[in-house]
Amino acid sequence: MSKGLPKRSEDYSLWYNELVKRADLAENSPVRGCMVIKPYGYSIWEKMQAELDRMFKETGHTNAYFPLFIPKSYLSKEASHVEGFAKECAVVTHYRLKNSDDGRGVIVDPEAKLEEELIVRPTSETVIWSTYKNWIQSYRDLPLLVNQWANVVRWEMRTRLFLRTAEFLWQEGHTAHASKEEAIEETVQMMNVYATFAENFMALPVVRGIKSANERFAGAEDTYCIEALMQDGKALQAGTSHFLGQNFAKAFDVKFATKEGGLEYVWGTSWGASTRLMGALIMAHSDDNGLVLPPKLAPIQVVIVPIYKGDEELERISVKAKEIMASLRAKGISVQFDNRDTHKPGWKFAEYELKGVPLRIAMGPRDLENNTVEIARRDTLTKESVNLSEISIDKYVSDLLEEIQRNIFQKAFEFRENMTTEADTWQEFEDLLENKGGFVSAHWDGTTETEERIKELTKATIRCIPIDRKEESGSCILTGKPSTGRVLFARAY
RNA sequence: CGGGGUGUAGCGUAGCCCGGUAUCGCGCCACAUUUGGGAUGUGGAGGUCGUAGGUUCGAAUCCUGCCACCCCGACCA
Repeated sequence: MSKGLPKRSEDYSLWYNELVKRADLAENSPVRGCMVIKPYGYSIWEKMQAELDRMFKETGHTNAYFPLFIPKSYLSKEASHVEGFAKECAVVTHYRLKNSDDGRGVIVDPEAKLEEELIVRPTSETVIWSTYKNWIQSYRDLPLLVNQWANVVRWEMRTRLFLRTAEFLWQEGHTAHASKEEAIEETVQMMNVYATFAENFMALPVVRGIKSANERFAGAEDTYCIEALMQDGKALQAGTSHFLGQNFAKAFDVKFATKEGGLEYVWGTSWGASTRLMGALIMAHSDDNGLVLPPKLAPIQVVIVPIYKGDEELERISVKAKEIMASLRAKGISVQFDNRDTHKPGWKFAEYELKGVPLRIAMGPRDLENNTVEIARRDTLTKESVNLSEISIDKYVSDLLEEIQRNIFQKAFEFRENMTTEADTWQEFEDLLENKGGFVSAHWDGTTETEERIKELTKATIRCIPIDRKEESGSCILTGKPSTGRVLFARAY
């Protein structure tokens, strides 16, 4: 383990890449564009999964699993859907290998060509809707509220750990409804679930909004999203929820008998959040010393580091440490007592800071004597000595963890507020994007042409049309044409 | 996929222009002294120099193909 992380101010993306590796979150794999998620990183993902899964169940969804492979013909049944994904699909063409003639390895057996090629799912709408056709006959079968946890593959050119990998893990919810209103309600509900999760668990403030036509999911009528801002001023889409209209129902002929005896196409939604959330989590809070994790997602919330000379002293400290550990655990706090003799305390301090453990409790002979412990916060990097006879440690720690959770959110929130700026002239707009970054709130004439032109000129895209934006007449930042409200622009991941 | 760069021990590197089998630091192993912010000393292990060819008496070094990674463009959760 070498010392020192690159500085964010000097090279943000180098800092990110190094942090992901050094903090043991993930590493590159032998397969291009794919990553190995290491145990520590995966623990964080598991915590995210657990909470999201709970929220999905709470809103009436159940989990199921659909196949990894999609027949090629399925993908092309919904026109804009294929168009959106065709360029990044992995295709299975054969089902067998054989020994090569020179005996030096195996080759694809040309005899074993698949009659219909299979696509490795880039998303599952098509298989799922082809299945829903059989599941749905009547209004009594609706709504159908299904989620799946899965991996998907999108053959990306440029990849980055967690932010954009060829294979990634995610969940995709797919629901079917009897009415348009209900489907839209579902879409909005799931966007809100994501927003609540991001804010309450990831301590990540997000903007809820609707995507412009340009940024919309391939095959959707409307895409709702949550957008977050990273410390380098770039935006990151943290979750999306799509109102699919009747597009997939029509493509896969999914109709239901209405109460009134009619036959109608069902209304669909789909929504997803991926391991990209890990990237958002890392980039939103961490600093030059390493990861900063919100307590609610930290695999280890508290680490106890003993400081001692000799076995006898370690023994005495251990007794006390184990007492504390037991009382914290009783309160549902995850604690680790690091009594390894192979590393010195200073080394451990640096290590746990790198890994973002929210609280560190250090105990040495002096503490033993005074009945104190030293408590260090990861978020503020401050330390204090507390007297165990004056406080109850479990309450003290759990309050502090809550305080850290709040503080991390607050810091990110203030950052975003400071980094969201209104622009009313083109010059201001360009200047903000170039020199300040963050969200730029500006008027837009609503056309795709203008959006694309702005993207060409500034590399900024419309992140979303905020749900809660106020009606305000103005004129488009580029064309000067009339507009009824501001949208958020930013350069994005 | 286009333009640029890099690839040498687990990690980071020197050597490459000017061919002669590889430098240094971290890490690793052993022992000793250490332990309140990444300890110190001594000894030791570890490399077909990304890969496949070519040139040469001889290639980390020169040439060609391929692969991977990084930066910049086009695409995306």
